[in-house]
Amino acid sequence: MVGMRIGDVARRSGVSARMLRHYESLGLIEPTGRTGVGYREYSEEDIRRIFHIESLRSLGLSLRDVGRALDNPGFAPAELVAGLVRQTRERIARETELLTRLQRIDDAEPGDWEDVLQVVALLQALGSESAGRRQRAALAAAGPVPMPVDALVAAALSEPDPNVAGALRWALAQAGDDVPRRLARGLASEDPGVRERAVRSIAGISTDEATALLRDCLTSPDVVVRRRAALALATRGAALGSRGLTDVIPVLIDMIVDEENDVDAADALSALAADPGLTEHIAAGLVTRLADSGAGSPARRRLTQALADIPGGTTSKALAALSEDDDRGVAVTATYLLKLRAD
Amino acid sequence: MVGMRIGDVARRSGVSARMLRHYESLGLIEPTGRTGVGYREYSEEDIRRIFHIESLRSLGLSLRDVGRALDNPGFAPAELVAGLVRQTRERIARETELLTRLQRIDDAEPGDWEDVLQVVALLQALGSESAGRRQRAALAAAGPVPMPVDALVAAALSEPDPNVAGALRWALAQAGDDVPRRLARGLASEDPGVRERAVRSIAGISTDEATALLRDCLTSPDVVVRRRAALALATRGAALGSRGLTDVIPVLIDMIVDEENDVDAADALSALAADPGLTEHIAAGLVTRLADSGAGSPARRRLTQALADIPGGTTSKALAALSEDDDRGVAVTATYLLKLRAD
DNA sequence: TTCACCATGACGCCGCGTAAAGGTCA
DNA sequence: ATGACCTTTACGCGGCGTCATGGTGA
Repeated sequence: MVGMRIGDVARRSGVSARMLRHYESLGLIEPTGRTGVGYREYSEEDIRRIFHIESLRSLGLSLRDVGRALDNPGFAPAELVAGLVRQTRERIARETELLTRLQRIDDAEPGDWEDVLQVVALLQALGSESAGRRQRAALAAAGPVPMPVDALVAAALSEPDPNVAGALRWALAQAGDDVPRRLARGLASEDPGVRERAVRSIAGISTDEATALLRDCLTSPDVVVRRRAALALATRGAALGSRGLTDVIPVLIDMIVDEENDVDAADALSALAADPGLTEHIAAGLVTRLADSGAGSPARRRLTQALADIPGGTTSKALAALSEDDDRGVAVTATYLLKLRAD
Repeated sequence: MVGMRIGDVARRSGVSARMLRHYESLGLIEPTGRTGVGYREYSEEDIRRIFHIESLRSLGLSLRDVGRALDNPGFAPAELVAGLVRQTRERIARETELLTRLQRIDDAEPGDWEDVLQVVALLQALGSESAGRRQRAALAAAGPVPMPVDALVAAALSEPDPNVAGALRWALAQAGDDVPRRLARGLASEDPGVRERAVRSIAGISTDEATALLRDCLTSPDVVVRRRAALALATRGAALGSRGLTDVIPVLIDMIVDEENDVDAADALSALAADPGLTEHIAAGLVTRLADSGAGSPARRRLTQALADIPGGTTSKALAALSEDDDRGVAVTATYLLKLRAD
């Protein structure tokens, strides 16, 4: 075999004849010989060189860099490769970000390009640094804009500003059906802040699905999640019935003991106590906790206060007993509350 | 404000004057007016249009597509957006693959571009469809080639062909120091095949680190992993001492009972029994298991056979008892073995 | 003669930066 | 008069495909 012509080489190497000539014009290869009439003749050595070029190109080197790499023996690869790694990472990051944006556009099911533009603007505003812009975007999202639900969910799960977060929760409450399911994924986040925002957002939705999720939250290992869920469930009592609410009561009582949103918790308990099926249960729970709390602890006074709003015999008896409590504050409070009840 | 000139617009929109003129030449915008001397004058409406163009461009639309989208009201976005999503995904996949290749090149710490070319060729061959090419690559990797250890590890963890897998394990055994640690990640894989290949590869390495990992494998929930580790540990007995080997014994006995590599397991036990600190322990283990095994089960015969190779008094006594076993096969075997021992 | 192949040279694509050569405004 | 603007026209980059025009070989 004297030498291959350019077509053979193109077929064997997968590099088009056009590119073989182009490589030559850049000085990357030079066929070993030419026939009498000027046809290029490539040797096996040339073929190897071509494969080397293709190898380096497959790493993303430009043709210029391939030339430098193959010609200068002193040209060390370490830095160039490190640079390629960095650039590739950056490209992947950019493309990934683009992909989520595109998916959210798709998610919003825009009817025309006007819709697309609105969604893009919305996404941009939701990702803005300025709380004001985020706020306006959240309010707009509650309107008749085609809405990328996932983007709203993501925003609600990561929004630090309480006002904006409120607007986002409201927007989510107006939005489609499987919002609760998407929010629920935030409950499993590693970030406690995300978990709290997830439960608060679910609490803002009043569908049965949201209620069911909140009930699941009562067994969460995250105390913040449990308590948020309990408060939310208490306010939708009517829809649940006494049976579904018994699990809420101990969580609310814990909140009073730990002085975490204790006022809200006490209000919630008093509201629940309007349900005759729960009154005695709640009163008994509070009384038990009073007995368990260490003498002189401030928790006992808060529990006593909470008891005041619970009707029924158990409460009256407990208050009577407490009016002679060792803790002076508790005794005074109980006495006072008893007097109020007598009127 | 009568109208902004191109420089103002460029500053406000972030689009260079050059591109504003380019957009115009493509028919994307047309400034509302011109001054007497021909300066472009942009209206607020024009500005909005420019932002719209930029919005669509930010999604990856070509300038041509932007034009189509903004001009034809009937041009629905759904398909185009879906296409962009697909293309973006493909690009990310390609870039990701490139990134791992680059990282592996980097990992091999090539001194010059010759090294890089060798590594590229090696990676290509390791990823080849042809088992023959993979085999040759694995053999080459054991040589003086600059080696991307991660690539070898990945190949060893996913190699279906047993011959190639063997060559890869051998190459890994010659390779750098933290190979065992990298292989160990395969132990946590979801794929049982990967787990098995991981433990077999670790078993091919005789450093202390590998031995320690194998010892951890004895408590793996994956029975295949446990057994592979036990076999491997048994053959490196000397380095471990009696204390480190006691955990191996029950695993090997299980293998005999379950007829999984039972011959290898029995050989391993007999080799271990050469250690006087283990002899009685092994014999006792086998005898206990014999007692536990249901009468007439084939496992009893295999256990009896295994017992034959264990020296010491416990074995002799056990064989004597077994020679009157209810199971005819067991009794015959035991009698025969006893006779052999007597010689 | 036909057909497959070779040669060189040139244009287009896409999204821009940059520059040249000249006019306008405060 | 200076300097900051504006105008149009054109080239270059990178990595090719493609086409035109003409010659070669079996």
